[in-house]
Amino acid sequence: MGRDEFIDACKQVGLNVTYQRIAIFNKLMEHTDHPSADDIYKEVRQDYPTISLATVYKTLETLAKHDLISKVTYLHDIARYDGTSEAHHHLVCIKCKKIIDIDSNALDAIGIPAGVPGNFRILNYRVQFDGICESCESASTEQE
Amino acid sequence: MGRDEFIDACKQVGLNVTYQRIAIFNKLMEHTDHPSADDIYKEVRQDYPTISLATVYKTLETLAKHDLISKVTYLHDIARYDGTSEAHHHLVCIKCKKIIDIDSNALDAIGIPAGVPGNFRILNYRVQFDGICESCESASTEQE
DNA sequence: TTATAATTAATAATGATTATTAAAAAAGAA
DNA sequence: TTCTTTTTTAATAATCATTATTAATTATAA
Repeated sequence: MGRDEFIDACKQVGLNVTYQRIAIFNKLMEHTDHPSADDIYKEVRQDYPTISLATVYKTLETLAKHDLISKVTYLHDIARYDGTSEAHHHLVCIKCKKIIDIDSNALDAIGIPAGVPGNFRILNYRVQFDGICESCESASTEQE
Repeated sequence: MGRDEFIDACKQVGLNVTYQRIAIFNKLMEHTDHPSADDIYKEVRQDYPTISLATVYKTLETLAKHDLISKVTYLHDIARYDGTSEAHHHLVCIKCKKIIDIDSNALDAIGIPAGVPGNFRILNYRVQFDGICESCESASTEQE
């Protein structure tokens, strides 16, 4: 998404188009390496020295909430442990952050596809399915 | 892994077998929902009121380091953002935590396999490949 | 313009995690 | 066993990412 598209997208979701939002979005788009809020802050501050780190955090979360960008590590707030050390696959509820194991031969058989750089030694992989669990689903339909 | 296997495994990796380690491991194994350190702490404290939260953290990290258990959310320390909101796949360096996008039609075509509970509304999925990137690889071979 | 709502900047507060350190427990040697 | 050394634990302080607060600023609507 380019700058103009971003501006349109902000308007569509009802966000005011501010200099800060554009600057933060632009810096994020310049990256291919999935930066942290602090990374973005340090860069944006070059052009805009009075911006606050809290603004960067808030803006990134706001943009993610409206699906203009995304958070790669949305389960990052608390460390979660697993009794087994073997790589396997998970179902994650995006509402309550419940994590459920998936046992699937089909997923174990994926292997390493084309499109994966060769200069990277891959140790294992895991598939994460994001969705809404039964109890969160029924909790939300009760509201209607 | 059961209790006895755990004790053997500790010995194999050179960790002393302590009451605390057994208690923490047992509680973790009772869970299917991938608890946090604090969850484990609250439960272990029922049986062992003098245990410290820091001990639980340290023990979980120690066990994970020796591959007796694992951390589901090992990228959890800092939130990382992505300029696009479309689900896609990633390569993650387990050393420097670099995240690289993978564009793969094969991965996009996986779909939802058998083994995934039906009472869960899946919104999307992503495959994460864990490994060692080129620069971390060459940095470690320099040591030899 | 004027009023109202949204956003920002600065800073304080929170909360998860880690570091520190002294005491306790375990392991090894005599 | 007893002494010595190393590892582990408990308690607590410190750190650091993130969020909340609040007053000032900016944008929008009337």
